[in-house]
Order: sequence, then C-alpha cells, then structure tokens
Amino acid sequence: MTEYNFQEIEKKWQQYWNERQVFKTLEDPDKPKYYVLDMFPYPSGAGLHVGHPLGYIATDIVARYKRACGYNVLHPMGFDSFGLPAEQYAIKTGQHPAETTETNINRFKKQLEVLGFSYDWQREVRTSDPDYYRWTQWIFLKLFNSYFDHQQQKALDISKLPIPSGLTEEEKQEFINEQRLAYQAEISVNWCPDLGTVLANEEVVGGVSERGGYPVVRKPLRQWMLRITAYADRLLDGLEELDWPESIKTSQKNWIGRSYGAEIQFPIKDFGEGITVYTTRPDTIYGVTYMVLAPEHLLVPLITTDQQKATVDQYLEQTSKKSDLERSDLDKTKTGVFTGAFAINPINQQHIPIWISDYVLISYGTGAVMAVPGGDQRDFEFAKKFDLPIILVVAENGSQEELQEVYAGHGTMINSAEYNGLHSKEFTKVIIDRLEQEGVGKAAVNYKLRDWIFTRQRYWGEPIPLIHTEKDGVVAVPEDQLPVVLPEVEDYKPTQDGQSPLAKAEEWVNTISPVDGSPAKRETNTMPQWAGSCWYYLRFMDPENKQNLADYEKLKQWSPVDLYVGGAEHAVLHLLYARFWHKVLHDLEIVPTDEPFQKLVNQGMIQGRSNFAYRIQDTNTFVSFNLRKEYKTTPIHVDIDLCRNDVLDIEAFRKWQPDLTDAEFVLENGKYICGSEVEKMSKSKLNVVSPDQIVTRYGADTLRMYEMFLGPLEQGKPWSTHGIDGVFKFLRKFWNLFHNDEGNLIVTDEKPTAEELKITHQTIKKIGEDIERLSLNTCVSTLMICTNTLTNLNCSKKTILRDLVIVIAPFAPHLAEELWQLLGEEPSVSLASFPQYNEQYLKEDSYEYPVSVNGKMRARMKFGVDMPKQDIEQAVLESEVIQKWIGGKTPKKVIVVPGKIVNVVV
RNA sequence: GCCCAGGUGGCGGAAUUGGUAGACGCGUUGGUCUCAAACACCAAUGUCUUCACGGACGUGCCGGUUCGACUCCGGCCCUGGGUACCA
Repeated sequence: MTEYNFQEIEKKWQQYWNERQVFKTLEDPDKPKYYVLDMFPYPSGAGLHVGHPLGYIATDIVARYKRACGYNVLHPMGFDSFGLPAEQYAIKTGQHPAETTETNINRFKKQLEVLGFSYDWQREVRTSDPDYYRWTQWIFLKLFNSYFDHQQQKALDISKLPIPSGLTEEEKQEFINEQRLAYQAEISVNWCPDLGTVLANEEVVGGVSERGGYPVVRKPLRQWMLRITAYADRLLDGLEELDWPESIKTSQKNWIGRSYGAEIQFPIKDFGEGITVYTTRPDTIYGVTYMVLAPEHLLVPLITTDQQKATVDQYLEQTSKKSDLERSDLDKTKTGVFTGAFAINPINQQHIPIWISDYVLISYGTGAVMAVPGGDQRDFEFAKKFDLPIILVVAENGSQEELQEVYAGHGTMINSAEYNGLHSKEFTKVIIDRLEQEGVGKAAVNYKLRDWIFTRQRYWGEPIPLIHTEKDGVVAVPEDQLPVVLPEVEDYKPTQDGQSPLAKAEEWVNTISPVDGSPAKRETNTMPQWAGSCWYYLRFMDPENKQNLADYEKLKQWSPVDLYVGGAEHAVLHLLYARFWHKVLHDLEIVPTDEPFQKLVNQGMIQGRSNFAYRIQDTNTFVSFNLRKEYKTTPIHVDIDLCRNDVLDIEAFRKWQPDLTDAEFVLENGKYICGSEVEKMSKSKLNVVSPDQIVTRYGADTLRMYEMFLGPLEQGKPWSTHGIDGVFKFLRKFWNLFHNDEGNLIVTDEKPTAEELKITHQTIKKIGEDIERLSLNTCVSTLMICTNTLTNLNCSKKTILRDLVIVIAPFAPHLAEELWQLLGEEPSVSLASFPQYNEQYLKEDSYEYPVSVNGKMRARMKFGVDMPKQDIEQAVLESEVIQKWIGGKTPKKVIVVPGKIVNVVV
C-alpha cells in the first residue's frame, strides 16, 4: 500500500468488526458499566443527511473511549418506526407502511454502517415490530391498571384502590375507571371534516390544515388520556438531580408550570352557588372590580339574566366558532359581554359585575378569574375597553401612584382597608389565613400541564389493547394475548365520522369478551408516535426477552442511561413523556431507578446553506448575484450540487430542468455567482448534503473528524465543506508518520526523546479530559498539533505511535485499525486499553513568564519552576526592559503568580 | 411580551479556576517544485501606525470591581431558539 487509501481501509475494517462481532455487548459484572445512547431516528424516506450523524459521531467517540478505559459499554441503535409519513405514503400509493418502513430502515442502516459506528446491532429495536410493541401495549395496560395514590405520591395497582362504601356495582366501576392512569374522556380535538381526520396541533396552521388548507374545527371526541398531571410535582422536583442543560430543565419547568396561589369563593348575588377563582395574587383582592368567566364555564347559562341572554348567546356562538389560534394569537383585542349577574367580594362585600370573555381559558385553574385591572395587564386592557373601574392596590414604592399603567409587581398595600402599608408578600399570607378562617378560600397550587391525549385515529401505530364489552365495560386484553397485532386493511384513511382506519377491519374489531366470551369490540384507536420512544432505552438492556419488557437484574446493571444525546426539539414532549412512564414503571417496581437519563446533551442542528439564482422577471435570463439589484428578479433555489463555492455550473444548470435549456445569463467577471442563505436542511430547499457523497470523496474517518472539528457539539452551525480538506490532510499526515514517500513502513524501535514523550503525553492527557467534557472539536485540534510536532521532529518511533493510534481510534477508527495492524499489534485497536499519561514527561524545569507592567505584557523571561517569588521579583525589576518601562519610578507592587504571570504596578 | 442560549480576525472556532487574546483549521498573499496547471511543501497573515526597531488599539456597546477581565457585577444593543391571554 503506497498511500492512505481510505476506501479500501474502511471497507476492510467494517467487514472485520462485523464478522468478528467486535462490538457485541456482553454482561460483565466485573467492569463498571457505561450506557451511552442516541435519540433513535424516525427512518424517513429521505435517508440521512450530514446533520443526523453529528450526535451519533459524538456518542460513538465516547463509547469507543469508554471501552478503551475499561468500561463495559452499552451503545445501541434502533428505529422509531411508527409514524405518519409512512401512513400518508400508504394512503397515496397503497403500499403497506410496513414495507416502506422496512426499505427505509435498510437504507438508514447502510448509511450508518458506512460511518463506522460501534453499535451492537444485535440489540437493534424497532418500535413497529410486534415483538417490541407487545411491551408498549403491556406498559399501557399497567397504566390502565394503576391509580395514583396522593398520600404516597406514587402509582399503585388498581386492586389496592380504596373504594367508598355504599356504591352500586355500576358506580363502583365508574369510580375505578375515573381513577386509572389511563382513562377515557370526551375532549375537544382538531377535527378536519374534509380530510376526515383528527389533526395534531402542529398540523393545524392558521385554523386550516397544514396539508391542503382545509378548515379545522373543534370537536369533542372520546379519547384515551394518560394522567401525567398526577406526576407534575415529581416530574418537576426530579429535575433537580439531573445533569441536563439548564435550558431544557427550564423548558420542562415552564411546561409543567407550577404556580402557588389561592382559590377564593365569590358568592353570586341572589344565586345559591358561588364562583371559585384561582389567583396567584390573593393580596390584590381589594382591587377586584369585576369577575370574568370563560365562555364554556358551567355557570354561564345559569346566572345570565333574561335581559342579557341574547347578547350572551350571541357571544357564545361567536367564540365557539373561533379556533384556538384565533382566540389566542390573532385577536389581541379583548372581547366579552356582561352576564347581568353580580358577585360579592367576600372581603368587603362589594358588588361586582360578572362578565364572560374568551381571554379566560376554561382549561386552566377554575375557568374563572377575579379581575384586578390595576395589577394585571389583561384585566387592565379589558377594563379600559369596557370602561370598568380600576383600583390600584399595590404601590411600587409606598406612594400612591397615578392609574396610568398596570403595576404587576410586589410592593406596599394601598386602598386595602386596614391592610394599607403592609408589604404585598406579607399580606398574601395574611389574607390566605383570613380566607381560610372564614371558609371562603384556601391556598392552592395550579399547573399548566394537561393530561396527555393518548389516542390517534391512525393506522400505523400501536393498537390500544382494550376491548369494549357489553356487560363489563372496557376490559384489558389478557397479557398472554399480547401483542394485539395490527390487522391488514384495504384503506388507510380514517372513517368519515372520525374513527381510526382500524374500525374498518371488521373481523379484527369483532372479538369476544375475555371475561365471559360474549361478543365484544376492540378499541380501534392507536397510540401516538411518542409511545414507542418512551421506553426503548429499557429494551436495549435486554432486547430479546420474551417474558418481560426487560429482566430486572439487567435493568439494574445498566440503568440509568449515563449519556443521552439528541436534538433540543425533544426538550419537553419526548423527554417529559419518557420520564413520566419511567416513574410509573418505577412505582410498580418494574424498573430500578426513578429517572431514566442521568446526563443529557443536545447536539446543535446542522443547517443547510441554500444557493439561489436570480431570474429576471418574465424572462428566462438569470443575473449574477452582485448585479441583481439592477433588475427586477425572483430568487429561485438552485440545487447546491450545481454550484461550487457559489459559482454556478451553467451547463449543468441548463440540463437540470427542461425549461432551463435555453436559459441566458448575465455574468460578472465571466462567472455566474449564486446568492446563499442559511436555512434548515431539507429536500425542498435543495440544500441537502448526504454523508454518502462526503464518504466517497474523503472517507468516513475524515467526515467523523470534520463534523467534530466544526465547533462545539451543542452549537448549531451551517454545513460547509470549507475546511474538510484540512482534516483530510491531517489524516494523511498522520498516516505519513508511519510511512515514507515510497509508502514503506518506517516505524522504528528507537527510544523516544523527552520532547517526543512530552507532546505525546500532553496529547494523551488532553484527549482524555476533553472527551470527558465532550469538547470534541478541541480534541481534533490537539491531535493536529501533536501530529505536526512529531512530523517536524521526524518521529516514527513505535513507542510513541502505538499510543497515538489508540488515542486517535475513537475519532478515526478505520485508520487506527489499519495502522495498528501495520504496527504488528493485535487483535483490534478497538479492544486496546487507552494509554495512561505519565506526569513525569509533562514536567518542565523552567517556565517563560509573561511580564507585564500595569497589566500590559511587556516582556517574557524564563525562570526555573522552583525559583522563589522574591528572586523572580528581583530579577524582573533588575532587567533592562522592565527598567525602561518603569522609567525610574518605584514600583508600588509586584505580583508574582508562580507558573502563571508577573505583573509590576507603578 | 416572557424564558433560554449566544455575540472573539476575512471565515469556523480556541483560551477548562480571573493570569501571554486569536490555539487548530480554512481562506488570502508570497515562495519552492512544474513546460504549465493541480497536488504537495515552506513562509507571512487581528487592525492602525512605522523604512525599521517599535508603538497604539483590540473579544457587541456603556460603566464598575481587580495588580490584572473574553471570563465577575450593573445597564443597554443585536442574533438565534423556545413559549405565548396559564390569572
């Protein structure tokens, strides 16, 4: 072999790893464990682009490094293979989602294999595999068969639920069903009549469907819900101990949205019942000038006076037509109507009007608020619009202020009867005590978090393993009958009345009750895509298990995931849902830990860089970027493969699309320069770079190192291949440490010099430290510096190179394997131990001090590392350069920081 | 609006605990090799100033703490991401 032939080398070693099963994970209780996991991908039809592997490369480096450090490493990969795109493709083409999914997975796997990842593919899981979703269904049944015990703050088996006495059998069943962690509810969903389906919130844009632009309405539908709200406190408090980015913790905190306040009852004049409101500011109770109910509030029809009825009904009609989006986003100006009824402020017996308005949400708190326009922006806007009185009750700095604007902060109480002068925070406590004593209120906690709507009217998802019976209500499919396998259907579209496509599989739907064998019907809804990803990290620990979702001992051995790497877009949903399931499973003693992912890192998104050509309006002529201002132009996306460094390949462009064959060009300096913009990498923007192209040209090792070299892992960055040559050159330079110009191995057994040992051991030390803190870009720099130094020293000594091959192996594993073999080492470098650095080689006898005068660096002076401070000070002050800068003055102070710096202050 | 992250040469970025700002790579310029080009290699490369030695300035802006600030504190500006009438 004469030169660094990456193509041959990479193929050879991938085959070697595969055949010898080098990365098969074995249970080895003698070694410390390390579980490093990527968020597994949805296998889309588009295949991998260069952004996908960023996190995978990072975890692979960590996995390989940890293995070399003596850890037993679990580093698996799988596919989140249920999902909407495969189903929509099926609707369009009739091809079974299972088939397209299989094709896509195979493509993904091939692309991943080419990059040389050290996954144990024997542990691969696919969420759409019946052997896998059997356990997803099993977990669902655990949720169905559990309730949340508020005393113990944990889930317990439903059989332990204390049932109030004196209930009929029917009432008893109802009571139990209402306590389950998986329960049914009639809730309002996004219903699109034209598409005949329910849409997720993300699929509704501006009140119409994202696809097709059909109108979407709210429609109440029976749904299965998961009681995630029961876990709100534990999900919130559990964040404290996790080694997660602060931003993700904050997102989850905000999503859960715990707030402390009070519930207060306001009696209604001439009406039996009162209104209960939730407020975080009970201290502002003297500032309440009106009440507002959500339009959907149950009291609205009861308290509306005859006089106001027509107005109210009209308003209700109007708001019910609005989508959520219109209610919140578009229409910021407040609307509302008076009900004609009055409430009584329990603290001062004031009569205050009750209004309804859609700025109050039925789904939060009690669906009713006490309006304090002096202390709340929304109430203020409403009061201004409808000319309601405004009373200021909290003053920022003790003095009475003008009613110009809202003051929502804390301060001194004013206009609050005997409480004037008290601090508002103090008064909060006082007023809650008083309300409690008088029996008209109490301290209360509220959450933004809602229960999780767990059903989809879709085909390509896990069937919900429940059976609707005539006599016994909803019953679970017996465990030994799991999995409930998806039936074959002819048509993947939902039914006209909003049922899942499964409803059409009559033979499958009609079944018998597991209780008494009477005719019964299967639940036809399927689970959302989040379900499978809620627990896949558990299955990796024991993927073949037929008896359990995973063996408890194995879970104990591997849990928790030590390092979890994935995109920040999963900050709340996936990570919150998975934590919720994990906690339930922990309560039921199925998993040993309370939290699934100890350390979490978000890799930044790699964006694409799109190219544009500028078509002059109404012509087929394109003008070069810098001349475009002289014409009226429309920019069009140009496939980035047609450009090189923003210069358009005109011939290729003409051949690209039929209507461009006779395109004309206005050039600058003889070239057509394209415009560019950084955008999300996507097919439609023609800016997708596939790793395959890079691998063919430079090899997987170069791609791996280059992606790491781009910058910090957590940081987003646009993809650019500027600089990839530098990384490629570096690998070739590394290769050339072992070879001469003729390609012959020149490694010698000579003893290394102190200098050679120093740079090598510095490198070993820094690489170890930097991998630990996931600073992988600086690892690449360090390896470059080391290679440059050794090249300059003409060092080809085996002692040195052997260590470095192991150090570079996590980054460029194929190259390392090849060189390892050339050194005569065996078996695989992937099984070699990471070298220990020797502190002795790093020691210096002297250090060159930067010497500054008044903080400005003026000279460098070399002193022994053990030289006493006084001697350094003396030597510095006596030196000519410093004398010059001091200019005859007496130095006020001389600071000597040993091994760091000297600073003379005059 | 609120929350989070970030702002350092022509570019990507480095500086881990407050201690030589700009490591490493790209790009650019000059050179060697070559008939020539590509590749490769060598050298220079923050800005301003100076024939040169050197000097001044310099990490978004303003101010502070410190012998010393990219790093800490206060205020402001800008960019990216998340979220949105949550009482």
